[in-house]
Amino acid sequence: MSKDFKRYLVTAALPYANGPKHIGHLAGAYIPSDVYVRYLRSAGKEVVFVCGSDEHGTAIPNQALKENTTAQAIIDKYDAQIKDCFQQLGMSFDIYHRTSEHIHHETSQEIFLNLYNKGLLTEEVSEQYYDDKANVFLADRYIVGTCPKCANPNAYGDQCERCGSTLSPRELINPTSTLTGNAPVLKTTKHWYLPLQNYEGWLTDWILKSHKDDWKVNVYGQCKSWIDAGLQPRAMTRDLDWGIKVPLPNAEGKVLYVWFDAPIGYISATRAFFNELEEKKLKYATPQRNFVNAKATDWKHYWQDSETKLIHFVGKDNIVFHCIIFPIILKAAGEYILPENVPANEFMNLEGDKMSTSRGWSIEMHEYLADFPQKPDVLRYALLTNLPETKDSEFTWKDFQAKNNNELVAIFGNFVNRALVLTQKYFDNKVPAQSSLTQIDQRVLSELKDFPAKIAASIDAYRFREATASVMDLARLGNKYLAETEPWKLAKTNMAGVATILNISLQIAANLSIVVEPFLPFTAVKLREMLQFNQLNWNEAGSANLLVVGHSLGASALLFEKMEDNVIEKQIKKLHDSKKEMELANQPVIPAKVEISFDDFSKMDIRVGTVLAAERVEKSKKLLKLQVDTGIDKRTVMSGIAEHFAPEQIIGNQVTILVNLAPRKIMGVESQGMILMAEDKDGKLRLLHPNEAVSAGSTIS
RNA sequence: GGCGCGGUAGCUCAGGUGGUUAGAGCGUUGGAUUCAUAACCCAAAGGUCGGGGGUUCAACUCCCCCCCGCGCUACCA
Repeated sequence: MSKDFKRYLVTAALPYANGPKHIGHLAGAYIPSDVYVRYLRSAGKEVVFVCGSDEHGTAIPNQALKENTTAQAIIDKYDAQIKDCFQQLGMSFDIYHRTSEHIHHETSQEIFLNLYNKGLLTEEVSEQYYDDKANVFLADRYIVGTCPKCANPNAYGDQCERCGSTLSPRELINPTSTLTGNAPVLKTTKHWYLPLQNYEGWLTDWILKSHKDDWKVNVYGQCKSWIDAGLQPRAMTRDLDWGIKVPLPNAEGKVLYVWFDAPIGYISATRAFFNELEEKKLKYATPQRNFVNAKATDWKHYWQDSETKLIHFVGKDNIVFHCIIFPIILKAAGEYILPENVPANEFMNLEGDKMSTSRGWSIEMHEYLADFPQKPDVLRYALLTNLPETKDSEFTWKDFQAKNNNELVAIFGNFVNRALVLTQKYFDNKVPAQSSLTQIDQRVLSELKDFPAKIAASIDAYRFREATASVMDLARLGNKYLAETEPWKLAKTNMAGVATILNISLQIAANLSIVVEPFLPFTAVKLREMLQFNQLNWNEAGSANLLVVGHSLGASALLFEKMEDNVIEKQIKKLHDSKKEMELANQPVIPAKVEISFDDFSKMDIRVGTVLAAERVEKSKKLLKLQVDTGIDKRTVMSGIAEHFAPEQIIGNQVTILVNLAPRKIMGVESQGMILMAEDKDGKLRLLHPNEAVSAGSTIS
């Protein structure tokens, strides 16, 4: 199972450059991948670590509209911001590339043509909505209209948020384009599809059989769910003017589907990396180790040699693309290796709620860095100790403070400080010599020896939380050792003993500087400076002779500082404030519908009715079956409100009912009319009733 | 409703293939200590392992049913 690989290629999910990224993204993919790669480098492995901005897709030009600028300006802005934050957080990419770069367009088109020429893509013509004022085909999300199921006038082309139905734009009544407010027209269009279903057998063998034991259960389970449900052909092209042109004749106005090109971005980035190394002109490349005599063609070793271990780090929302669609593309293209593992993390929640930039409930990378300058490692640590490795996890500011004060300051920083201060005090800041070893000394040295392998085993198994805890345990070992041996007391009687203790303590500190590096790289640098120790070789960690006797140490400084309550309270307040702000800003501005005549209106017979009975509908999560007294009659109405009201809650209530809507059968029951609801901005439904009770059947006009 | 992943100490989380008194960190309480950013070190308290059945000599760990959370999916005229 665990094959020994010659080299590693590690990818971190390409962040979508339509906005800032938050700490949930860091916890999902970036921090774990960086730890993994730094460890591999320290262990002397051949590794390339790639990432970059994902800059195509409909949402980019859309964000441009929102910010009243161009798509190019959007990607330039967010690419720069994200890249800068990653750099400040110590993400050690060998290259941070961009999918807008020419080489990526070339690579993507090459692979597309490869599939096309082999006849692996199918061509289909369909009718889709087109906005002839904006001259664009409309993505489902950008069409609104009346929901055919619940009559919600603001249903989206892919989904009605009131009743939750999955829709296609063609089902909407009175569709309008959200871009111009115009009614879109149907226009035929041709697209190229990847028949995913042809690969079901192969996926079953590759994932369900051969990776049953080494992939994480959450990842495996999701893949199984998709494969079992049966795969469908998926369009690999879109009608859009932003993206990578479809490299075929008569394909004007068509670009590659963003999820086709984005993962190929890993390949492009690798190619760009070796190109830049060969040309010795580094634009995007930031090589983190020595690449001797690198040639442009070396990228092939990383993508086409079975001795390379390819690992994709992603969040759980990306599993299907990295485990199903991209591998199918690679497999179909031929010559490429497949990911050995996709250790996807789940989501990180924040203070009891889902993280969301658009709802203002998040900690954005750039904001953290602005508020906590020089503290990237504190965030790395707080995230590492609470990564959502097996299930969704939770970040709280209080926990962040506790991790800083009780662990980084009190255990790690404190141990290092104690060892250094004692050495200054008793040995003029020079590493003293070991003499005869007591039992305690020997026990501590033997425990020290086991740490690197233990930490490495956790990292190899993608158990970064456990690995982080082990690093902290090494600092604990140091503290315990000092408490047990009490060199400050021994100094009165036995300086040789004190020398031994401090030598060993300093060796532990030197070891810490090596093993902590993948996790807290900035701390490692500071620590090495204090120790005047330059080595960073994992294979030598565990040794008790890292620092030679007589070696002069540098000036000591505090590695971490305590964080006061008011700092944390300020952040919590900021979080709640930004949520409120976004709630106001997000007030949906839904364009008024097309003008109607009074006659149109008066066709509707709306009345006040009284709910006589209500019951849940078997096998339905959303439906309630209501008996309503309309004044005219007592009738049955099916209503999709079960998730908002308990039956007993609405019995006896007066409601607004459209009585002359044509009856329809729902779940086998004839529904006669429709209950009208007000939908709050959070999606909650409220009954509409008169401010004072009126007799049943009162008309509304 | 179907499928997937979860529900373990106050909090955040670990617990391959079932087996002695269920673990860690933080928090709490008590003790010890003063080299250190009142930090460290030791100890204790604290859990009917979501609920109920079953298989087994033995289940947190396997099977069935139910409840709750999250995600996907369906019904929602």
